[in-house]
Amino acid sequence: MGKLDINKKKKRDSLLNTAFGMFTTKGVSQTSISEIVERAGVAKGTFYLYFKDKYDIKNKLISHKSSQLFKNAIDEMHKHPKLSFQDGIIFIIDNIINQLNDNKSLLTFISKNLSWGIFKNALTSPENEDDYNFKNVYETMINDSPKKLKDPEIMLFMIVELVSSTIYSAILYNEPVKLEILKPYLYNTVKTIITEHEID
Amino acid sequence: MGKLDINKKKKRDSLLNTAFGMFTTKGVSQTSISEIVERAGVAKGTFYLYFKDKYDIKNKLISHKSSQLFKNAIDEMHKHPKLSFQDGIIFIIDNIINQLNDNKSLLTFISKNLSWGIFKNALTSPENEDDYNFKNVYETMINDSPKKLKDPEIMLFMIVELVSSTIYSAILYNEPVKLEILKPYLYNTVKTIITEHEID
Amino acid sequence: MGKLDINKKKKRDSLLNTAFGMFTTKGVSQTSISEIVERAGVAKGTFYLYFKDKYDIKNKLISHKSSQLFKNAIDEMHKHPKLSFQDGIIFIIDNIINQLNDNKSLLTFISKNLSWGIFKNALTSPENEDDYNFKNVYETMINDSPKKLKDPEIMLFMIVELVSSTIYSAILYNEPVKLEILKPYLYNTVKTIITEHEID
Amino acid sequence: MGKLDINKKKKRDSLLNTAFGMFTTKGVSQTSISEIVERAGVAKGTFYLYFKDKYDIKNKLISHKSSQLFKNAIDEMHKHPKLSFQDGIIFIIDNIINQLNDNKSLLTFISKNLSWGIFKNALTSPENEDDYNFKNVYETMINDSPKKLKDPEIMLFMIVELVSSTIYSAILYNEPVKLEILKPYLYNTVKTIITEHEID
DNA sequence: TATGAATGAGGGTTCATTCAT
DNA sequence: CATGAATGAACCCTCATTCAT
Repeated sequence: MGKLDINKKKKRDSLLNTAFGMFTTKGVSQTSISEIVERAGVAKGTFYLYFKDKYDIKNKLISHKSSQLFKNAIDEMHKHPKLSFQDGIIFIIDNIINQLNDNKSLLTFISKNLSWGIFKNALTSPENEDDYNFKNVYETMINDSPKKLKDPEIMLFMIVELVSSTIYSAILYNEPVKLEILKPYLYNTVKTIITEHEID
Repeated sequence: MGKLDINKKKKRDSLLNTAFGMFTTKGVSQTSISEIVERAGVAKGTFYLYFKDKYDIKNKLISHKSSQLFKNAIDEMHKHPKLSFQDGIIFIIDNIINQLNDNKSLLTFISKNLSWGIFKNALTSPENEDDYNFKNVYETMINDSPKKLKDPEIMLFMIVELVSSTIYSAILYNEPVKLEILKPYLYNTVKTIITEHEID
Repeated sequence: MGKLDINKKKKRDSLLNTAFGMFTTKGVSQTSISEIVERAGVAKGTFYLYFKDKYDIKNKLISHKSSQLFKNAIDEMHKHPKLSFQDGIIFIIDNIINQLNDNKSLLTFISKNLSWGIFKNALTSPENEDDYNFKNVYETMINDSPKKLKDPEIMLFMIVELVSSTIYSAILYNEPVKLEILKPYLYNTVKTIITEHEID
Repeated sequence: MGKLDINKKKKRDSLLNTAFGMFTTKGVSQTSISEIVERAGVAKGTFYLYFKDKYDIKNKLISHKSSQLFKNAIDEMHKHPKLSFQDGIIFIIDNIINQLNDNKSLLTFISKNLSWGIFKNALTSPENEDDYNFKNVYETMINDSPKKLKDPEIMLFMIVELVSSTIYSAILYNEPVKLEILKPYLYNTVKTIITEHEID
């Protein structure tokens, strides 16, 4: 990679990082491109060399950040082989929840902007070369399990939606209860959902 | 109510109705106050006599509209006495889901702007005199049931979050499956959540 | 006219006058709305209360200014009754040429932006109440003349185009000769054009 | 011409051709240098190696294209020797009008950007080696004619201005009449102008 | 000669809010 | 109470031009 390419990546990264910082602090709609470039220390025109508009950079961030959450969780899970399918799922969920609990601004950003569509896309067609294809991991986990599953996609969908919408309120506002209290209820429910989808 | 008061209410209602129409059609951020007042047929300044800003009118609409969803559902439920607690909850959920399925723009509007905080507030401190206090209804249902519940608020929270986040994607995008297919899975899960919270 | 209406007219007129000054000095494309409002002493938003964009104000100015040229010329002509048709036309042309010779910036502005379409429209559908309908004047002149004309519109078109395109260069650049030298040739040619269109 | 020189000429020609295409299609002010270089397949900086700015390339195009119009007309005229002076002028005019009628975008481009100054310059100091010096041709025509002319430059000026301004409107908008109807009137007037300038 | 990433001034336009009427 | 003309900050985006490579 030449000196020029390195410089290009620097600018682009600076914009991404700055935008992420502002999106998580002030929200997407309250963040202007003017402010992003100012804080990133690049000229206004430079923004448009790399991104089409604010929503382009937002989507690229969402995809990348949620991919990374899963990547971290899966990397960690692989250090504990021999987990059952159910325990594997719970492990991943717990790991991601903990990451988000430690990074509340990331939680806000993702919750407010994630839809099942973007999410699925992010996990199956990672943009960045070091992102994972979670779908493959999920399928491997299912195949490695002795028990078979009915409608694994619906199951995943219900789990993802249940988890993401409940933890948002618990982590950020301790509503209706704080996270540590919610967790056992939540994992219990997740396990029930999985059990229901298992074919004997 | 004097003639003047009636006229006042007229302007305010006109603003509310117009704003609701535009919020559901074009989204909140794409709707300007200028456009609301123009279509409502009142002067710009008049808006500020009744609402602080765009977000004030938005929140008032959210509260009112979600209260009405529950009111409709509960009114309908009362026509079927003798429902068990579990069946009552499912009845309400199903009724609300059907209302939203018939009114997709309302679904979009509410989903994009509802938080557990606003929601709880809307159901316990109804703004409008003909809105209900759902909390009372819920407690009555619990008390009327022979079985006792552990942590009914957490349970309600989990149910509300699960339902609201899953149906959004199913109704609007048929993702991961369309509503009719999702429903049995969803109601099954809801029943499991309730069962888990029952004290023997 | 109320105080408010007077104030409104003041703002609008201020914008028109300022824009005219800048269009004639720097040309339309080199003039920005930002600069117009700044010099007119009004806020940027005010511009958009009265005009759609720069081309809206430009066309309104062109129409009005060319109407006024004709109005002045015709008013002056009416002080000399008994002129023959040919002499009347020459009188009007000469008067307008002199007005433009005295106001070179107006000449530049009109020449660069006038098309036969806009011109015809300006003279037949005056925007301003004190502008004239030149078409009526022209027809009256024709009817009052003992000689009849073949294709009076084509004739007028040729005269207008010949005169307007030649004087531009003569007045502003003395090219190919200065105005006073061009005039006799020009009027001679105009008279010939008229003569050619007369029916014996 | 070396290989390098040929390559140089290629880039320059590519820029000229692309610019011409865009100027005639979208107009000068709507065409950006960025777009020209992109379509021409050269780098941004390269543009500035050959042209000062957009107006430089525009003027060079105007000169060249109007020279070519005359060159074509004169070449064609030379195939018909023995034409009288008057008929020769009419022949050239008619030929150029027909070229422009067949190429309306060229007409628009030239009309909107031609001034007598640029025009005279283009015809007397051709930039390109294969362009003509029309002035010489004109003078030869005059000298070959038995009749002598008074003020031939003014005469030419009047003819050029009359023709160019009238055909623009007739060809593009059929205003006030379409070209074929205008032609006889126009050529009649041109002949009258010439006759008037002849010295008996 | 040739490149094209970077610049940043400047463009047009919108709109929440105010306040004299 | 009601009006709506006026404001002007802030927005997004374009583009001619430069300069290190």
